[in-house]
Amino acid sequence: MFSGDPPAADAWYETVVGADDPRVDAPVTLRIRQQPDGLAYEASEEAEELIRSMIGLDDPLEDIYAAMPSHPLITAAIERYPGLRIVADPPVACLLSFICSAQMRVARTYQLQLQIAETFGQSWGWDGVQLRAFPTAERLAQASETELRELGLGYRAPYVVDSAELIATGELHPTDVRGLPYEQARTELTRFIGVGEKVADCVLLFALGYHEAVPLDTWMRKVINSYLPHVDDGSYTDLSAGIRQSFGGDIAGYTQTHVFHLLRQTPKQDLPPGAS
DNA sequence: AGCCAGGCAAGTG
DNA sequence: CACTTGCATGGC
Repeated sequence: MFSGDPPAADAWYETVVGADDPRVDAPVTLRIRQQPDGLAYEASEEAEELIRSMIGLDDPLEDIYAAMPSHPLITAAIERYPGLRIVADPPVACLLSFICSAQMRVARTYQLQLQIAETFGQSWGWDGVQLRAFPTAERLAQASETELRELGLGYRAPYVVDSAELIATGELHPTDVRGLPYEQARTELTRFIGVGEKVADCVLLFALGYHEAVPLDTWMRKVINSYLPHVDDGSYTDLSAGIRQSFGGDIAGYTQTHVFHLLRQTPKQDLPPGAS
């Protein structure tokens, strides 16, 4: 764990899913956590279905694990994080958040989201708790680059404003790509400002249900170099196709997320030995 | 004091 | 298309 990281699975995670999310008509405030005897949640509305959808509870984990290749690193990741799911985040918040994540540490990106919500998001009170939703695209499109730089976004500030504007004007929306073939959907998402192929992969995987997506960040590139030297290292497109093949095709994103967490939370000497 | 972080846009060849 | 450079900021 790192200082500033999001709450652990056994701590309460609190959030507001806004009315700009296709799954709800009005904002739903909820908190959720893992307990020894199962999942616990409290919500401002009936939210069983929403939560199941948001945390991938109905994904067929046994089939998914069965489809993962038997590689020492993958096996170790499954044993370490059995039950880990891919979330289905609200698409707009996911897109704008991952724009902020470029060349930034996970913990700091998470803290930035809290600040963006605190500064621009709508406040929702529920059960003695006051929470702020991630702001709508309309609100962020009205923010100034300077305001966002003051939060520490650096050069990403104009990217967020410009992409929020694309959404707010109706010119382009992350959910527009639903139904497109994977690589076509990825290319389409790069029309957003500040969205390259890596961030596009994150949105496809963590918001739009493309479980074959494998975001090629610095961690996954290390994995390829250390454990999968046979994967063709050319363009992002080629490397992406190679690692998706090596990680189980349709469910490669599930493999990626298990491996990603194993790498981030395991001292190097405790990882399986590399190939080369 | 560098080096790096869930990269991207813009410019050049 | 492939490759290079500049870019904000904070933690170690």
